[in-house]
Amino acid sequence: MDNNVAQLKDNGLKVTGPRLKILELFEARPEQHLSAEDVYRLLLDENVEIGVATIYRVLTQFEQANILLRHHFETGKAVYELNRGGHHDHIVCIKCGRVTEFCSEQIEDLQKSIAKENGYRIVDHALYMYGVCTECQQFEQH
Amino acid sequence: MDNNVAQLKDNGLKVTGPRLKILELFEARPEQHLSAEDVYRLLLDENVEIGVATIYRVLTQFEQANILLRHHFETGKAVYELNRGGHHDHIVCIKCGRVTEFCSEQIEDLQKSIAKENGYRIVDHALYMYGVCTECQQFEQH
DNA sequence: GTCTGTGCAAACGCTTTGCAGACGG
DNA sequence: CCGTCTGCAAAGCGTTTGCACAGAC
Repeated sequence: MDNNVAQLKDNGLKVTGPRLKILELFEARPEQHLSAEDVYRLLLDENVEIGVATIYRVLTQFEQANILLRHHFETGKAVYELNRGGHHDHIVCIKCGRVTEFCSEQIEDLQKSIAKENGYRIVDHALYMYGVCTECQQFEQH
Repeated sequence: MDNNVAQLKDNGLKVTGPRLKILELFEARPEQHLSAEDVYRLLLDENVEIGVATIYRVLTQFEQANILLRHHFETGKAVYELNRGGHHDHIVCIKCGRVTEFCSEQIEDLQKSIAKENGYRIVDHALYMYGVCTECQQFEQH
């Protein structure tokens, strides 16, 4: 847990209650993708009230420090996840919101060569698929 | 041009000035990606003033009618492009905003099999790459 | 003690909506 | 003429910001 303290200090961030709480929140759910509102609510559940402004500020700082990754799914709101190294892409269930991660070296390589062909130096990329997961398909009418 | 009239009628939309103007605007720039604000400004340049509310409504209707495609690049604002059939993906220049389109059957196929492996029925997908285009690279300092 | 971090509320940018009047079929 | 479409302004939503106070070091 002191790891977290070091991670903050390394990034020139003072070690404060809100920052630790938010960091712990993400580490407790390493696979989850949380919006600012999700963070606010989850902290409330633990009887920790942190102003939304602070949450937005901390999330932005964590993204800049590469502690978190930010995504914009088509929902209109930004979601964050813990940066566990290793790039991956996402499949989002449009019914239940479940997010499945995957990584395809082949796709990555194809992307690189396409970018090269078009003369771009790529700094970032995002591949999102939207669909219905196994579970939700069972509740669909035919 | 009467094609446009038919296209509107086919979708149960009355043929009105604003709708025709907006449709013509996109057809005059078939490769361009325009935000609601872009549409507003471009029409103003032609001395056509259409309220922003109407623009948003028309763009939404056109998207539902499959006349336009909507994208959310990381800029925070939605952009629309003419639906010319044939799926393609995008590379966006983070310096100048230029959008380059590409299509890779191989990537599409890989996506399909990944979705299948994970039990998803895919309804949509988006692949965006962000980088610096050839031209903008020339103005970078080393 | 100094300088950064926080909370609040107000402002923000993009988008949507309610309503009264205009217009297409 | 009826039903849809439009413009305006107000509201909506997620996010950002200004400011005074609190807290880390």
